Amino acid sequence: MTTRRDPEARRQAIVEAAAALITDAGVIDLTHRRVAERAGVPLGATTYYFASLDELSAAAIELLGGQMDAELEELTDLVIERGFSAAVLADVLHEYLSNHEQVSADSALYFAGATNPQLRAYSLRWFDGLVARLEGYVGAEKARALAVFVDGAFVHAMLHEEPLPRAELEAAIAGLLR
Amino acid sequence: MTTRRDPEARRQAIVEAAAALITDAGVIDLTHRRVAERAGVPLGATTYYFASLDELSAAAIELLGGQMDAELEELTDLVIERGFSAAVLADVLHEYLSNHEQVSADSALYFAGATNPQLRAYSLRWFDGLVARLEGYVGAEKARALAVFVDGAFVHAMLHEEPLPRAELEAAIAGLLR
Amino acid sequence: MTTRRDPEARRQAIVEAAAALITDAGVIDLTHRRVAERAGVPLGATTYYFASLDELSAAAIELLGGQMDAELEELTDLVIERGFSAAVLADVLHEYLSNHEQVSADSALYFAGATNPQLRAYSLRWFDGLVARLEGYVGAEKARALAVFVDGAFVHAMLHEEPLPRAELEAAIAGLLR
Amino acid sequence: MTTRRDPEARRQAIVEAAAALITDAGVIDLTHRRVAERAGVPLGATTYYFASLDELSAAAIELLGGQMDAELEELTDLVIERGFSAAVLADVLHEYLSNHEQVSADSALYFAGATNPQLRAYSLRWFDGLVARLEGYVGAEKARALAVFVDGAFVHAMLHEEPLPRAELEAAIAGLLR
DNA sequence: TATGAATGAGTCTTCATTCAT
DNA sequence: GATGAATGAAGACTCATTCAT
Repeated sequence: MTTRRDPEARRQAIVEAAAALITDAGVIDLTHRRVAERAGVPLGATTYYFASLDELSAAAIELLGGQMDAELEELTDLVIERGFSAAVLADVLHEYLSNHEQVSADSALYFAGATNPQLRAYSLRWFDGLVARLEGYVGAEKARALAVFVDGAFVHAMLHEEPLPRAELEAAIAGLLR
Repeated sequence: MTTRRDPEARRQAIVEAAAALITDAGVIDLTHRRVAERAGVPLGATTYYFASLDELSAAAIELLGGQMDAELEELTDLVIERGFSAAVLADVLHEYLSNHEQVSADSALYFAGATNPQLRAYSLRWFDGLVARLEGYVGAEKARALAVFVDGAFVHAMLHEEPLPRAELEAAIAGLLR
Repeated sequence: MTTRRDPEARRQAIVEAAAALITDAGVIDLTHRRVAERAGVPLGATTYYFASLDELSAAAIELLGGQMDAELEELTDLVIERGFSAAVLADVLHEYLSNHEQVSADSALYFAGATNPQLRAYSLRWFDGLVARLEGYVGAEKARALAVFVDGAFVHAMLHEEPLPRAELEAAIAGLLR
Repeated sequence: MTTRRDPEARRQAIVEAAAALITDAGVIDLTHRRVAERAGVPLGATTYYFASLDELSAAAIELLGGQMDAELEELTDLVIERGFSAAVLADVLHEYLSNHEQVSADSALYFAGATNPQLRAYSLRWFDGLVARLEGYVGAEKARALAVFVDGAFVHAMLHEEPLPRAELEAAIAGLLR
């Protein structure tokens, strides 16, 4: 899986394996052995590159955090590209929420923040980033209301394994924007 | 902590300790040892009263589920009592979300459902119950939109450790109801 | 299963349940709980009637030993009744060995004696009893040889789950008697 | 007992300790702790080298099975070397049965097969191997009769802690061969 | 007399971590 | 630099036995 003599790649492979386990299981229940197996590296490598399991876990979370940021970036870029409106917001949100696998992966980190104070920063980063991106268009108050609704829709999609209908999303967003 | 020879009380104490750990840790990461220590009973008691940790865990979740139902009941009763309106909804919601301890306890179970399929039923029960109670007043579609927003506000309060301002809640709710 | 207020019957039921477990499992791996469940008595009864599990186990073995004696008695009576001869011996032995369930039950105790010195007396009792019953007809030496062969045939039937053919048994017995 | 950093030797030591416990106790009632103590290794070593107790047990049984095969091989070679006859068979059998320690070790596995279906294959292998080796000399039927008698003599020696007299063995064998 | 509550010892197993090689 | 051997702590679970009732 990883070439010998490429420590950085190996380290990366380990972190990615850990991140994959976190999003898969939806829980942060890592063990050195599971990470090693998933990454296709020997057990010793996981302890060689990371002083402790916590450190490895932190690196994996950092990776997921970056992915979440990128995700948000991408979505807001889409909105800007298509022109800001309730309809476009609903479209983009619905598209995103329809990708259950993606929602599931993102939620692992997001919900972990709900219970694990260490991870709260990541969840807040998402919320704050969303508000920051929205407030240029609608002001701080409506931006917060929208972000809250989006989070609710996110939770809803996660739990129901499918999003609210696009039309309902648009109606609600329109209501919040008025 | 518990009187000797009062099996029902002892069983109850164990379940309550487990539930407390779940809401405290926000995670369902129970161990017999932790439950025993929390309940102030010997280790053996936890295995004597529950055939497996899963069974103990299930009993604790059931307890929390009942509490969550009661919570919802109480809140909707309050709304009805005061008269259904955006202002009243915002009041009741804000009061509830201001009680961080309560929010924290409820969220443990709610968010657990996001990652643990076994617990999803509890999360859905809350959402569906809320929708059912709202739709008599506003129709199914608006009920769903409101419930989604309430969930978002719930997540928000959990993460920020304080709710959105009452006024913002009311404005958003009013928008969704229009 | 057992009437209240009949201590002797209850004691008996417990011993019988233990004996049944021993012959079923083929191993002496008793627990109070299993015996209690099998006997349909409360857990406490098993410790009330027997000071320890060893004592209960001993009582069960004693019961099985008695059954083994009765078995041997019955078989030799059959031989005497039909007239002592290689053919009759082969008939009776073959009939007995064909009853796999019976063989299986008897073997539990017999083989246990092979490895557990405490139980050796029971196994020896069977062998010695058989020799004693045979030697009036054929003398001590042939009686021993026959008993050895019978034990071999017993082991064989146990392992193969069916006896040697009747004809082979008769031929062998005839050879040993000559 | 074992050098550090010699995994193969350590693994071997653990298996041998397990096999010794099986033959000693005559029962397959292994525990990690007992094996570890017997082998002079820490508890963790027994679980490190074998994924489960069953796996460890299987390895020990395999070892004993091989020893049993070798035993049979050796005995039949002796018979062939000295020339096949009732006298030689009796000699070799008597010599073997006189070695109580050896008989005891072999019987552990053999009798275990009587009660544990998983181990039956080993017991049958012995019997079938013996028959196969004899039938070239005396035909299948007499080979089976002899093997049955040998098994009986084996059980007898095990239980009485000494074999039948050599002369009686020869007389019986001669009878079966006629 | 009879029983179920009670508990600590012991079982298998997993695993983070250390360290010899 | 890298890795697999090594180990003890901790986890879930079972149970003989004790004992209050």
